[in-house]
Amino acid sequence: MPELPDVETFRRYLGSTALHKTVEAVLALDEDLLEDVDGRTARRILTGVSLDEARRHGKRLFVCIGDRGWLVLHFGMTGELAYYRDGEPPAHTRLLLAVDDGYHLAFTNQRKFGSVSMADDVESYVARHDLGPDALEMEWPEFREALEGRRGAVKSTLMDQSILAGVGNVYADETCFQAHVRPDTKLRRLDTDRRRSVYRVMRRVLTTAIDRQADPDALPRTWLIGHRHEGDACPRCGGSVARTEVGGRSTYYCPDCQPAE
DNA sequence: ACGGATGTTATTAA
DNA sequence: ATTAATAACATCCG
Repeated sequence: MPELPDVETFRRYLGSTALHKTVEAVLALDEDLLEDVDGRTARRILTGVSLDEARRHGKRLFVCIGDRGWLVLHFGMTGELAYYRDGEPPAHTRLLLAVDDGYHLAFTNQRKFGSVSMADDVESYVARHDLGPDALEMEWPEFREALEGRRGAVKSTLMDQSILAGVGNVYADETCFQAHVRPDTKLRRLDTDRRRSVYRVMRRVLTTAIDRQADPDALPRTWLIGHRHEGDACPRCGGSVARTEVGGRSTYYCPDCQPAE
């Protein structure tokens, strides 16, 4: 689930909940997900901090903790945030912060593909993890240059976090669908106009998804999302959705709306 | 019961 | 040297 629009939704959620609160205690910390620091250090760093600012780069959420740097949350395939007052923590809570209004902020991660880490600043984290520019921060010329010389499939390139950060499997398929490009099309087969079309569609897909809070039920019915099953009716032409693999990932597309090059 | 699953990364291949 | 493809990671769901 958590691709750029989902993480942006988490960022805004954090902004209306725990942001500007003070962490009174770290109630749980799953060290399996911790990177860069050990558990004892992380607890010490986080206790007593105020959550000053929330930023996003690609699929990562950065929370500024004053002069102690940044808390970095990576959601992996199954991460979520939950803010609640009473009761048990949600299932698979990996980090649980008690804040000074009596609420709790839980970071859950069912499949442990996510991570919790600390960074001195956003830029150093981004560099250390070899992340490209955020997909929504890229202007067309930067996007065009980033794709220059690429030979792989258009979908694989969109998903390559070192080229641009934020697009995952689902939104890569959605972008290809709305751009009428088959996901396995080699980039060298796309001229500048087609690349610009992919760029514009990608932006529209991501911003629209953010507007709908990345809620699959709130996304337009004309989108491929919600029809990610072989044989589903294409929401555009009524044809049959096909499944294949591109770069080892499940890929859905409409053979009629996305003709082979 | 087994195959898949929206993530990244290390390794291998080209 | 770059770039691309593959396997592996942990766990749950259908």
